[in-house]
Order: sequence, then structure tokens, then C-alpha cells
Amino acid sequence: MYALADCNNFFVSCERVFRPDLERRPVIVLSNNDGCAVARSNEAKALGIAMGAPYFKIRDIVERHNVAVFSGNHALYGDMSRRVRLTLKEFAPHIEIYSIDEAFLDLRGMEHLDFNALAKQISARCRKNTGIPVSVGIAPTRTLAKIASKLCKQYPKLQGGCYMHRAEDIEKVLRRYPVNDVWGVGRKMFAKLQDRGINTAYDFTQMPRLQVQRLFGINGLRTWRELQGEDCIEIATTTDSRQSISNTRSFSSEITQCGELAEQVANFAAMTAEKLRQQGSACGELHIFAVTNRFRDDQPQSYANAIVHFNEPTNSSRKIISAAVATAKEIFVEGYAYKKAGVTATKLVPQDSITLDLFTAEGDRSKDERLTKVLDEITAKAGSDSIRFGAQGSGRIRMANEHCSPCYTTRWEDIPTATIK
DNA sequence: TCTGGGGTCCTAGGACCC
DNA sequence: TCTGGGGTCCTAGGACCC
Repeated sequence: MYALADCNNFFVSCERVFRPDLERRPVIVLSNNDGCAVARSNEAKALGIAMGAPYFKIRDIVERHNVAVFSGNHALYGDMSRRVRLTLKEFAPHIEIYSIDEAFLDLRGMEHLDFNALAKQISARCRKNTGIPVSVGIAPTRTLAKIASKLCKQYPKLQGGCYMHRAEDIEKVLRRYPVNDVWGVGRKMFAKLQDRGINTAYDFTQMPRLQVQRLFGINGLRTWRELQGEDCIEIATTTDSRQSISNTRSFSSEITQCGELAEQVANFAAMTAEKLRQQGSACGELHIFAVTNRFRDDQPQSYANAIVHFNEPTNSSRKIISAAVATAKEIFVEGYAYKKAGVTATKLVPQDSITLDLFTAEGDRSKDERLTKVLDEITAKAGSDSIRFGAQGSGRIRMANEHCSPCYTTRWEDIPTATIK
């Protein structure tokens, strides 16, 4: 058995923990650059605000219904996520962190417990410890556990916990469960299913195995098997080291000057190097891109991009920034208005098993390592905005962020005195 | 006027090998 | 002029996830 713990409307719930006055009011949280609604309270969903709806398109609804709007505060969400994880770890020795708001608990060896009570207990404990409402589904496979946790959101009388295991119960649920809500069924797959008159998860399980394999490949087949109770999906968890690290942003206004683009890219590069060192990796390649606004069909479009290969994998901020800046200047073309840019590190290797380049002088290497060490020490003591490379300019990304809440849990200055009782 | 960001895995096809 | 068969590895692009 697996339990899936899924935080309800996670970003909205994080904001509400520190703003109890927003309970029962429609609330949304926006993506970076205040672009789209990426989290919605139940009240906001009821107003018809769709996942990913562009903010400018829903502004009239927001105003008419007094919707509370927040820019994304990822320092807050990351810290609240950590607190929920700490609580979940009290219940199972092995937990898989699937995303910022979801984790699977491996319940093998705990069959003596009353799983129905356990599901409700996990939910209640998370709420008590963190203030975040959490839906807990328990079932024989991860895919079924996802469905069980969704049922909790639909039926409040489940009190946040649902144990689904008897074959006849599962069938009853699947017969009413829309196939496009199944984990692993996306847009393309749903279109093909609809063409064949498959509408519910149950219909899907009744398709012949070979047809599923032919139409949807090995992944589709895995989902099909999981729905029948066969445990066969393994997941990469966010605690594993990543295989690529990206930093990309849309800008609040378009960039037309080479120097400005280089400065923004330098900041993405600096963030990327920092993340690489945090997970103890070095990168063999750096991908740099800058792209025009794809929604402006009245303007010339361009996707400028290039890849830098390092002879020796690196996580040095100096090397990564300088490579990224030089590349940004090369790919920049006068006359285009760039709306978004980014840096991705790939070909990651553990930093302690780097294959050294024969032609890099030992002196260069140790100089760079010393610089990096000092940089990290200063950052650890004084904060990540305390020191930066000249190429980063002001160090700020050109981004809209109008409705950001305080970092209640991670910045002392932001802790509201009213909440310290 | 205003439209997010960061990932993973699979697959088909090309390059290359014997 | 006629030109096999069986592999592996890599990569770009697609599909999916939150």
C-alpha cells in the first residue's frame, strides 16, 4: 500500500495560514512575472478561474468578486513544504517527495494498522502542525492512491483521508472517474481515448492490453496496469540529484539591448551555479536561450540559443557566468525584442568525480575553487543578495511582482508580531 | 498593455560499429 | 552492376507531471 499526501490548493493554503481573514474568500496565487493563476482556492475555482488563466484575462472577475491576489512567494512555500514533510516522516520511514505539495509514503510492513484511520490521522496531524489542509489517499498503487486523495477533496465527510482497496470499491470509483483526471493521462492521450469512446478510468481498464501498448507505449500501459492494482510505476523524487538545472524567466518588458540581455543571463547563470553546488554537482554543458514574445504575431520572432561545452565539468560561478554572458552576446540579434531568457545546466556529474582536463593548469583550478569557497561563505553568512559578480548588474531580474506577501517563516523582519503569541 | 517555470522519461532515427 | 544483419549509443522532440 501507498499513501499519497497532497496539499490542497497548496500556494493559496500557505498564504492563508498567515492571513486567516482570507478563509472562505476567493484567493489566487500568480506565476512568476504575475503572469497566470497557478493556485486557486475552492471559491476562486467556483468563480470559473481556470488553472493557468492569464491574469489580465481574469482581472474583471478578480475585481468584481474581490478576489485576493498574490504574487508567488516561493521562499514561503518551500519552507511550508519542508514543515509538511517533517510531519509526514513521523508516519513512515520511507517517503518519496514527488513535488513541492505531494509525497508518497511507502506503507509496506504496516499492514497491521487501520489504514482508513491512518489516512485521516495523517491529514489531521499535518493540519495541526502546519496549518495546511492535506488530502491523504491510501491504495495498492500510486496511481490509485492519487485517485483516493482526489476523492477526499470531493467528499468533505472523508475528513481528509480515504482508504481504497477492495476490488469492488475500486471498480465503483473508476466507473465514475473521468479518464482525463487519471495521473499519466494528458491531452494527447485523452484525445485518442475520446476518439474510441473511452471516457472513464474503468472504460480504459477494459481496453485490450495490446491495443493500449500500441497506442500509448510503455507509459500508457503502466498506467493501465496500475489502475488494475499492479504496482509498476517508480518515480524520481525531488530528493534525488537532478539531471538538469534550469533558471529561466519572462521579463516584465521586452529587452532590445545586448548589454541588458547579458546582465539578465548573468543572473540566471549565477542562480544555476549556486543550485549546482547545493546539490554537489558540476555541469558538462550549459544551454543559453533568449526568445521573443510568441503572443505578438505582429513582431518578428526569434529563438536564439546556443550550447557551451566545458572541457572539464564545472560549478564555478565565475566560469559559468562568463560562459553564459559571452554566449548571450553572441546569440543576441539587434532588432528583436526578447521577452524571456534562460540558462540550463546539463550533463551533470558529481563534483567529486570530475574528469580533469589535461590542459587546464592546476593553478587556475585552485584559484577558482578558493574564490567559490569564499563566495559561498559570504552568502551563507550574509544572504544570497549580499555579494555578486559585476556582470550581474543590479542583480535584479526584470520581473513584475506586485502582490508578494512577506516571507513570514524565513525572514525575521517579515515575521508578523501579531502571530507571535 | 498584460500569457510561468522546472522537471522526468520514452521513442524514433541517425551515426557508428563489427 | 550487384551491396546483410545485428547491434549500441546519442540526440532531439514529444508527452507528461506539478
